[in-house]
Amino acid sequence: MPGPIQSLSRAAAILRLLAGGERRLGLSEVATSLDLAKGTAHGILRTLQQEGFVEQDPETGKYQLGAELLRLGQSYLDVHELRARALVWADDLARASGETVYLGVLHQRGVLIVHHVFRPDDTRQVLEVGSMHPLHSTALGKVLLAYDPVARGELGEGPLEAHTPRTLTDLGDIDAECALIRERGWADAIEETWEGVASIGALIQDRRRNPVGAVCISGAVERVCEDGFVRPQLVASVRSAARAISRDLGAGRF
Amino acid sequence: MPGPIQSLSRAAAILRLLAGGERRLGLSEVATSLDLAKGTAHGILRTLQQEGFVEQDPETGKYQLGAELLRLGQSYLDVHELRARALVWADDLARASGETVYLGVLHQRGVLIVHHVFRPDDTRQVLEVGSMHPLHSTALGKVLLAYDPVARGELGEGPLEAHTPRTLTDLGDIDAECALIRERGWADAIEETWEGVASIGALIQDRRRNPVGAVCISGAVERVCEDGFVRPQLVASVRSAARAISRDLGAGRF
DNA sequence: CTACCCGTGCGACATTGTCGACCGCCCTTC
DNA sequence: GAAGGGCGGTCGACAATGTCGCACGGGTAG
Repeated sequence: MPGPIQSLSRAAAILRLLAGGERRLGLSEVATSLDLAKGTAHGILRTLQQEGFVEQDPETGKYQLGAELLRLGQSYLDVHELRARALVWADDLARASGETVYLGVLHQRGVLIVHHVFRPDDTRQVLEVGSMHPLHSTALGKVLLAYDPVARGELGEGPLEAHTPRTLTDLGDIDAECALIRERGWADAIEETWEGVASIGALIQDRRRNPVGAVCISGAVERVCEDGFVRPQLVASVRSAARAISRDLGAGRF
Repeated sequence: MPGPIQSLSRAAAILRLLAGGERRLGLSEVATSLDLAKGTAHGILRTLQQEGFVEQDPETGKYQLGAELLRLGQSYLDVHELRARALVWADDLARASGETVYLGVLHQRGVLIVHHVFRPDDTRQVLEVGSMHPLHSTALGKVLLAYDPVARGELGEGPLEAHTPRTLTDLGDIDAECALIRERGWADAIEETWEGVASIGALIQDRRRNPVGAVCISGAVERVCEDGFVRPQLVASVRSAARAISRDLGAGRF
């Protein structure tokens, strides 16, 4: 594989840097953070700015992400085949289970939420489309981990954060859990990321049986669980939805 | 202004091209569309791919936008100051008016929706955050047009599309409408973009009185209007929300 | 079976991005 | 009020870098 284009990689690094820091960053901060000459960083930022990927506060001169990214992110969703086919099934699943439904795909070292159906007749919720969830402590993540060797491999590269006392942080435990998930065909995560929240997830695969994403329901542990285990009826609903989406992906195509 | 970075501009053009076409595009299509050598386009696409901005269908080899764009777009929303401060006011406005609320900012030659509150107790709706609305035929757009000379200037560069019979397509008419909007402090658009839909919008400005965005309500013309005019009480609600957000922007700061 | 088209790798060339020093500004500090 | 430091922005020389055209291999369609 021939070398990547230097200026592009650097521009991507700048965008990620701006996305990471909560506040706006100045030119010098960007340059020193990435070990770039100020002039170089400025050239890249100027180009990113006039393309709309970056905006500059006219008063302070500091930089932040630009609106074009939002527009392109929306376009990504528009052409996302998995998401398009899953929309109706996700709605059905939310209605049948009475819980929040997430649809996620593997991205970098986490799960990127590409669709989110609010829990029916619930209080106000924030849309989480576009945000990342951890791999090792959510039902979505563990499903993908169990079926995607690449994701499992990359998991060993960094330490695992313990979000709650129930989070699995030992790689051996996770491998055992993944084996169980593959055996029974679904994953759960009970208070492993957020206290009081349990989720049930199942795999979505394309017509070649490749894992392409996962669907889950997530809700208060009192509703989702019973005697310490997730309710079988909810598991059946999630698996049925995952199968339906997989079938849908396999069938139609232009 | 020294020249922009060529490879970056080309990469941005490729991303926009991929965002525009509904379907996935092949390497050759990209190269010919942008008058690039195949090798050049391939190098850029390969870099964009390993940065996550572009994904490649492993079967057909065709390219589409990547998940990283969705993540960065979400990050854009997270740091968006106007949006953050407007969230609660938008909720209030939706509750008070009973209609859908949009929050938009100027972007390129349209209005980019950065926040969207569903109409209370309504049927299923699709979230429009990240999508673009026209400048000359929506309340949001006309407000921004009336107060932003740059936007007005760029409007004259291209033809104006008539979405309905009521769309204003003559620049003179639009200037007159803008003068009226400035005079009374709010804008409306009654079936100018979609049949049966009317909207009322007002300007949001920062502490320097610069226009930074607009807020509007949008709903069925039968509810929003009365005897062919928008209902004064709704106008008052929208203007009040816009003032509140503007005040909020002017006051606090980190 | 052949002919075409596509995505991909390679290497020479010179265009292009990079680097470091310099400028002017604003805010702080003495 | 003057001096200092930090900021964003600019400029020009150098060579590293991206670009280009071509050739390869696999897939598909006719």
